[in-house]
Amino acid sequence: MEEGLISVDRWSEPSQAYFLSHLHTDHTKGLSRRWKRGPLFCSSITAKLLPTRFPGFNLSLLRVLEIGTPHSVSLVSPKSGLEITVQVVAIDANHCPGAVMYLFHGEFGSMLYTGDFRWETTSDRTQIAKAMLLNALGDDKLGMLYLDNTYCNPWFSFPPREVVAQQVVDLIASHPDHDIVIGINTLGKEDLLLHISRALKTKIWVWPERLQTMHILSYGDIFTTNTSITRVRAVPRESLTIDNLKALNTVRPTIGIMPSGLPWVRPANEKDASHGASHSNRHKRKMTIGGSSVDSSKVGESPSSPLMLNHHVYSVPYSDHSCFTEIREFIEFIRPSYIKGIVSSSTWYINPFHYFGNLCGAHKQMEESSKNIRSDLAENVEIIQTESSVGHDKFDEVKISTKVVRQAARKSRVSVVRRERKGVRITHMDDSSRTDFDV
DNA sequence: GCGATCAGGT
DNA sequence: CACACCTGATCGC
Repeated sequence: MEEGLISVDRWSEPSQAYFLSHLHTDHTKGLSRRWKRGPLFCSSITAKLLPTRFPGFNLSLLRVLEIGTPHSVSLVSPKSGLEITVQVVAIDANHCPGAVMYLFHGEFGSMLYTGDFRWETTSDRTQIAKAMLLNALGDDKLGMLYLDNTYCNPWFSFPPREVVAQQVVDLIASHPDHDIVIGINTLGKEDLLLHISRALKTKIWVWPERLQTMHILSYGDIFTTNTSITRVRAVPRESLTIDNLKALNTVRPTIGIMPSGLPWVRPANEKDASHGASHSNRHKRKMTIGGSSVDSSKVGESPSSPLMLNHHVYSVPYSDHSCFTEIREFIEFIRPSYIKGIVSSSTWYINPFHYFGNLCGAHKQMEESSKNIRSDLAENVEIIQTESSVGHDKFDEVKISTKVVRQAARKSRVSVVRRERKGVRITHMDDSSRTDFDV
């Protein structure tokens, strides 16, 4: 078996050093409590949280990287047997607690793996990350950028999380007699809950395992597992179903709030905004103004109004991934030679190079390898988008695009990979012109 | 019985 | 759709 050098968010093949960007399960597939393949580098918060996910994990394998501080890792070239040094810097990814990007320098040049990240230029944390990236890059030009391209499509547009957090506060305040349930995952959205807690001067209920996580993050006194002292509860997102909300409402008036970037697909063209929204019969849009709720299609589009999914559940565009314009700003700042998306399981995957190739140094780059059918699909999706750019509902476009994706998949005898592994692995670098980056 | 992987669900 | 999960079946050890 081929010996690898370093792996990022990849755990199934041998390497000499392993890097974990954050503790969401789609980045830890293959990692287990019995891990013994090699040293695992991560941020200090991730290191503190890791034993809760993997009890009994061999802590002597953990290597904590301080944010912004360069660290040298000595490795042995699998081919030549010579010692080689790789420099790595962890940078705050502003995604979930402990999440970092990794910037590597080596004989292969430089590469940046963003993990999942949010690039809110209005946020202090992003400004600090920006300064650290500049500092770590020095005069070097970035070679390969492995990018969180989750929302790398102009359809995706949402405001900074601070803005949305205040909307959630307003939404809760406009329902003074309601219980509130907010759908969250095992890690992430803590800042939203802290904002709510501060603004409304209330503790927030979480389930017991989540309270343990909050304690590790030093938020212990804001959260509780006692239902009787607060009307605001954060619950596992999968439990926030219409049926559950109906059941809860037989006991006490309750609204659900779903923080997510996902339903917030918007036309790239602002002129189409109200058109697209009013044509959508899948969702009703509501805005709360002074405590009374009005249909926003009558008062014009706010780019950030809570979206009413049904009688009891609101969706708010609180996203831990960068939206399209933020991705663009990030790439304009970083100016890499090459880009590859690390999220490719999505049926609406678009090769980031499609939109941002002109911002890259190496112009004729990488047409994605033909074995990756999703890059072909991206082309199809784009064609549909331009063909139907006049007078069509964007939600229909999404459906058509998906259909095209499926058809293309069927035609090409290649099955669409449902579970796409994330992460990258560098297999060798003795010859810098032929370094293999395995995505 | 455990881990890894996969199919299927929200 | 699938953000980031979860459950349950199957296979190999």
